[in-house]
Amino acid sequence: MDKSQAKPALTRSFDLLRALATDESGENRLTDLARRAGLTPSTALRLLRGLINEGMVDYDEGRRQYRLGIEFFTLAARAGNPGNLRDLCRPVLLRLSATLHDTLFLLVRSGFDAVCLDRSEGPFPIRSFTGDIGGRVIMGVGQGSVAILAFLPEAEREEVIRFNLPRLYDQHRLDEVFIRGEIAAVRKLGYASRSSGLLPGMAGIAVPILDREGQAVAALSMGTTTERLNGERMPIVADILKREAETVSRLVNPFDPVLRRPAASLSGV
Amino acid sequence: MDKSQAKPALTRSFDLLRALATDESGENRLTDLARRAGLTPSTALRLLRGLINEGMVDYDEGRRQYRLGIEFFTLAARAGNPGNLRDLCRPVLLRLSATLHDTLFLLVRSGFDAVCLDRSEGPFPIRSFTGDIGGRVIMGVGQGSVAILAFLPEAEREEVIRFNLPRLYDQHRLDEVFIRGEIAAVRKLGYASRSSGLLPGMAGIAVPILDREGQAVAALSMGTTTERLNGERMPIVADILKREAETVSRLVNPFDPVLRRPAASLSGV
DNA sequence: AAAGATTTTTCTATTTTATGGAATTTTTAT
DNA sequence: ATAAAAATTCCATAAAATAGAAAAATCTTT
Repeated sequence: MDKSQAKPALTRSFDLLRALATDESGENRLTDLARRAGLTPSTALRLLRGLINEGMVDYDEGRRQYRLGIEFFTLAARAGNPGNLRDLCRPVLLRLSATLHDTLFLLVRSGFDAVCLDRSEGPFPIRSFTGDIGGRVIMGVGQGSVAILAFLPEAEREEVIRFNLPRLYDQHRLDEVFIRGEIAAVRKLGYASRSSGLLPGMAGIAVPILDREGQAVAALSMGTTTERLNGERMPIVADILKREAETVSRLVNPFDPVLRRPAASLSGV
Repeated sequence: MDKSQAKPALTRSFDLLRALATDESGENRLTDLARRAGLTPSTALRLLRGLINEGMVDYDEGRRQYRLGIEFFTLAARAGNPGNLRDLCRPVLLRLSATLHDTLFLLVRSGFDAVCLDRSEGPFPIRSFTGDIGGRVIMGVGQGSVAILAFLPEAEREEVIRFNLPRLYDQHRLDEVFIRGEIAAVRKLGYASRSSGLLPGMAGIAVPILDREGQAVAALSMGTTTERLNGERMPIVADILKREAETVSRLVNPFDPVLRRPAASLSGV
């Protein structure tokens, strides 16, 4: 007879933060948040005050609206994470979007999804699954996530595929044959590309960023329109992206502290 | 004899996150974090595992290093974005830095400071108080924060001035007469500018972004060198910035949900 | 402007979780 | 191989979190 609805305060606090982060209604009053996070109002209030104390949540007394605090943003933006992928890739993204005249994305894996860590806009408006920074996409959808998936260690890759197959089919009508075909193609070419993607008129090309074990930790991805990515341009862009991805790979923990050998490379793939 | 060392788990968890975010040593093993966050190893371990479950912290088993997780950055990317200001201003910043050939900043107020929400680099290297994204500056220092300060409601403005005067003097040798003079000038002109700033050789110009009550919520700021911002160019740039700021103002919650009237404007200031 | 409805906040007895130190295992350094 | 350090488990006790009731504040409607 365990009616334990008990969850540690930490979990519930992050439920609240996520409720704030994923909000699309613009309604973030106490009751809204309590409902969306599955808490009683009194519990939600106490936790929110704790979060406000930590600077993670701001409260607009006038309109009675809670929102994620600037402190949170500051903390992350200033995170002097050496080997921080986003900082390492920022100049690469800027340079590539300037020279290629297209939009560049940096994607990393997060569980069974890929998350957009950064993007740099080109002059042409595009649509993408990844969307803005922080945007998520199921691994298997879009060139970027496929590039990562293809270069995951086999056991992990299989786990991701098995978990994602139902939602890949439900949400995108992608089946196992298609996914495995894509992965095989990416592993052969060293890059992911489809001029006829799931978004009409949109095309993209992506390469993995590998860690020192040769496993994908992220992907460098370019999004553009179908007519801007013809058969002629594709291998050229692929080469440029590969080269940049290798540069980044070498910068991510340049030497393994144990093995003392340089990072893995995609050369010859 | 209250030796109460008790602190809620939430606080301690954020102590750990801050320890991770502000780390400069690159040493983030359990003991390091426990020491820096002021926790016992067993407490730190339990909390870190909770944070890992939430995706806020990643653990590299091989090297026994903790680091901030993707969820943390995902949440942070959604934070500090009142009214979607950052997203709304991103294209404006890109456009302006391209056409003006200078570096653009988006600043918002955070308590008694201003925080850099975004920036877009121009071709000329500049120095600024704001520094990088996430950087802070005392309200009253630099054109951007003064632009916000000048268009705060009077009571709030006075509160900020009173609080900040000691540190403005301690850190920057700015006294009350100077600050009040600046504010008066900004309110008269509608923009903040100093060709001879506190940073030798650096100049800047900033305009407030107003909410529907006519109160500053943010500032659009251009940073450049003294020789690039002469008396001739200044009013031109000011006009361009003002126009962009008004566009943004109108987009930030275009209609008040209660009053149903458009956002305030700086026209005629 | 008053009454009703909703939301926010306070309070508290009870349940649940968090705590740090001791003991144990694992890893690292010598 | 041995010692030292770090990571992890365990647990009795202390502390914090919980939900509900009730009060206060706020918003709605007339």
